[in-house]
Amino acid sequence: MKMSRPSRSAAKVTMVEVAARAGVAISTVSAVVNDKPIVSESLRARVQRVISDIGYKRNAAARNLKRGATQTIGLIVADITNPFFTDLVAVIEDALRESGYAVMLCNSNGSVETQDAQIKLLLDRGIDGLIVAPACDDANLARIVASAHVKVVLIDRHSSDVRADAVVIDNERASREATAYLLAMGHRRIGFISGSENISTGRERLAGYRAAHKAARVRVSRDYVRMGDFRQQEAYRAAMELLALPNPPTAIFAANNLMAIGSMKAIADSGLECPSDISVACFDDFPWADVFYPQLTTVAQPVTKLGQEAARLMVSRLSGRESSKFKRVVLRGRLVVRTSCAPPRP
Amino acid sequence: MKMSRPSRSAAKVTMVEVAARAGVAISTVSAVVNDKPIVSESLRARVQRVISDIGYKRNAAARNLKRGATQTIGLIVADITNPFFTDLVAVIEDALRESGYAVMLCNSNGSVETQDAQIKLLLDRGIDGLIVAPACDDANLARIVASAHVKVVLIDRHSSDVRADAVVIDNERASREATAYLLAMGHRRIGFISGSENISTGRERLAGYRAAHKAARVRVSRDYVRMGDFRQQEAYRAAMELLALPNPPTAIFAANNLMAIGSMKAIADSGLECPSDISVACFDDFPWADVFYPQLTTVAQPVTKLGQEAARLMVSRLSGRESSKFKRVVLRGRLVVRTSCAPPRP
DNA sequence: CTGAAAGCGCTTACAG
DNA sequence: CTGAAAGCGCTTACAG
Repeated sequence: MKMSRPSRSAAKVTMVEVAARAGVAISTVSAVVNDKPIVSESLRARVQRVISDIGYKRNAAARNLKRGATQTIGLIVADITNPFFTDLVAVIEDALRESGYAVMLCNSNGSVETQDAQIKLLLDRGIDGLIVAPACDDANLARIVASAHVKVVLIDRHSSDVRADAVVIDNERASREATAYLLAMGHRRIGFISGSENISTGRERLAGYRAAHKAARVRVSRDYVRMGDFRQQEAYRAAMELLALPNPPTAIFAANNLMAIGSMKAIADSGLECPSDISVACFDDFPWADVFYPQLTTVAQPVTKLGQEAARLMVSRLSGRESSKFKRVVLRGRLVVRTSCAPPRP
Repeated sequence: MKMSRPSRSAAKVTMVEVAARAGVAISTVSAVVNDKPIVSESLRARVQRVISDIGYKRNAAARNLKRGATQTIGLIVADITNPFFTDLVAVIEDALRESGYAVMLCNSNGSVETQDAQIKLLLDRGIDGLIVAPACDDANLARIVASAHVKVVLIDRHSSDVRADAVVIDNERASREATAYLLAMGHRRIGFISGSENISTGRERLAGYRAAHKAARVRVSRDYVRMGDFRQQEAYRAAMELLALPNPPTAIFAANNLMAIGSMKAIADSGLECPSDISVACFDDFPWADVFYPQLTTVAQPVTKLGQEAARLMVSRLSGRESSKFKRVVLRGRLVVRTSCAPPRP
C-alpha cells in the first residue's frame, strides 16, 4: 500500500535506508540519531555521513508514537496583544526551549469558548503539558484538566476549581500599595476600572483597592468602581462614565495596562490633562510606559520570574521530580512611580 | 513490552478498547472519530457513547505517522514584542485555525542563529508548513527551505534567495509617500533611522526615503541616515547622534514603530519637544499610537490582509491547489497623519 | 456498511 | 557494541 503524499516534493528517507546504506542495523542508526554513547566513534561517523548525504530527517510522529510523549507544551494566553503577555510568552518559550520543549502558542482572546476549543485542539495535536493564563474561571477548564493526560500550570491567574500548579503575584497586596500611594498623595476620589470579576486578578486587584481605602478610612463610593474587561475599549467607556460623574474622581487606577490606555484616551477626548487635571496609575508595566507624556505610573510584575517559574514547574512535573501536591507560587509586584500621578487640585 | 509512562496518571485508552466495548471493528471506530459518512446513525451513536464513557482520545502521533502530515504550521517572527508582529500572529493563527491547522509560534528575536535553531526544532517536531518573517537575509534559511519537505511562505520580509511565496507591502512606495509628506511640510533636514540593510524592509524603506528626496530635488546628507536594527535601544542611540549634529534634523523618520519610540525617548531626554522642536514619523501603526502625546504619525500596514493572505497561500499550497510558481503578494501601506509632525521652525 | 490485516517509521528489550 | 524483531495506535485498501 502506498499513500499519496501530494504535498511532499522530495522522497522521504527512513532509518531503514540509512541503515542499509551504512551497512548497519537500524538500532545502530537510532542510537546515533539519539546521541546514545554506545556506538563506536568510527561507526558513528560513518552513519552520520550517510545521514547528511541522503538528507535523512527523523520522523517526529513515529518517535512520538513510540515514546508516548511529544516534547511539546501548549501555551494559552488571554490576550496576545497585551505587552505583559507578550513578554511572558517570550520568557516561557526561551525557558522551555532550553529544556528541550517546543511551544504551541494560542491566544484565547479572552473568550472561554475559544480557550476551550484551543485546549481541545492542543490535546488533539498531542502535547505533554499545558500552561494557561485562563480567560476566566471556567468549569470546563477544570473538567478538561482533570480528564486529560497532561500536566497543567496556571499562570498570572489562578482558579481554585482547577487542580493544577499556579504561578501568580500577590495582586491584592500590590493593588493595595498602589492605591495607598494615591491616597497618600491626597486623592480621596479614586476611580477604579476593574478587570472581570470572573478572573482572579480582577477580584484581587479590586479587593486591594478596597482594602487600602479601608485602612485609610476613606469610604469608596460605588460610583467610582467600574467593571471593565482588561481591554482598551470597555475601559474607555468606563472612564468616560467616571469623568461624567457630578463629582468626578481626581485619579483613576486601572486594573491593567490596556485599560489605562483606554482611560488616557478618554481623558484626552474629554479635554482634560493628565496628571494636572486627573492622575492615572495601572497594573502591568510595558516597555514604552515611560516614553510618551505622561509617563505612566504602574505596578510592574516580575515577568521574567513568573515565566521562568512556570516553565520550571512544568519541566519538573513532566520529569516526575515534583511531589504530587499542587503548588501555588506567589511573587511580588513593584510600584514604578513616574509622572502620571500628582496631588489633586486644592 | 511495556514502556514506562511515569508522567501519565490515567490509563491510556485506544481504539481497540473502544471497538471491543462497542462490539464493532476498529475501522468503524476510526470512521466515527473521523466523521466519515459511511456509518449508520445507530452504530455511530453507540460508538460515540463508548468513546465519551471511557474517555477515549485519538492519539495524534499515530495519526500523524499514518497520514504523513501533522496539520500543524510553524510560524517564526522576528520580534514578538513588536505590536506589528503581535497583531500579525493573531491574524495568522485565526485564519489557520479556521482551516484546521494548529500553529507553533517561535520568536527569533532578530537572531539568525536562533531562527535557524527554531526551524530545526520545528522540522524535528513535524510541521506541514512554515511561515517566516525572517530575521535577516539568510543563506541558511534558503538552504533549509530547499531541503526540507515543507511549504514555506515569507511574510513582511522577502528574500530573493529563498524560493518561497512571500506576502509583503510596497515598502519603498510607502516610505516615499511618508517622506514626501514631511518634505511638503517644509522639512529639508530629515533624519532617517533605518532598519538593518540585511532585511528587505530595511533596504526598501531607506530607498523610498532617498527617492522622495530625489524627486523633491533635496540632497540627503549622509549624516542624516543612521543604521538601526528595528529596536528601541539602538534607535535611541541613533537619534541621540542625530540630535547632537551641528545642524540637526528638523524631523526624524524611523523605519519602524519601536525605533520611533526610541527616538521619542531621545528627544525627551534631550529636553526637546515633539512636534514643536522636531517632528517624528514612523513605519507600523500600533493600537495606542494615538493615545499619548504626541500622537504618532505612522505608515500603517494592512496587517489583517497580510496575515490572511499568508495563511491562504499556505493552505492552498498544502492542498496542492496552487501552481508551482512562487508568488509574491504585494499590498499597500497607508499614511496615518496624526499630531507628531509639524512644519519646521522658520 | 463491516471486519481482518498491513504498515506508517520509529524505539527498545533482548539475545548474541 | 550489534542485529533481528516486536509493537506504539492509528488509517485505509480490500474482501465480504
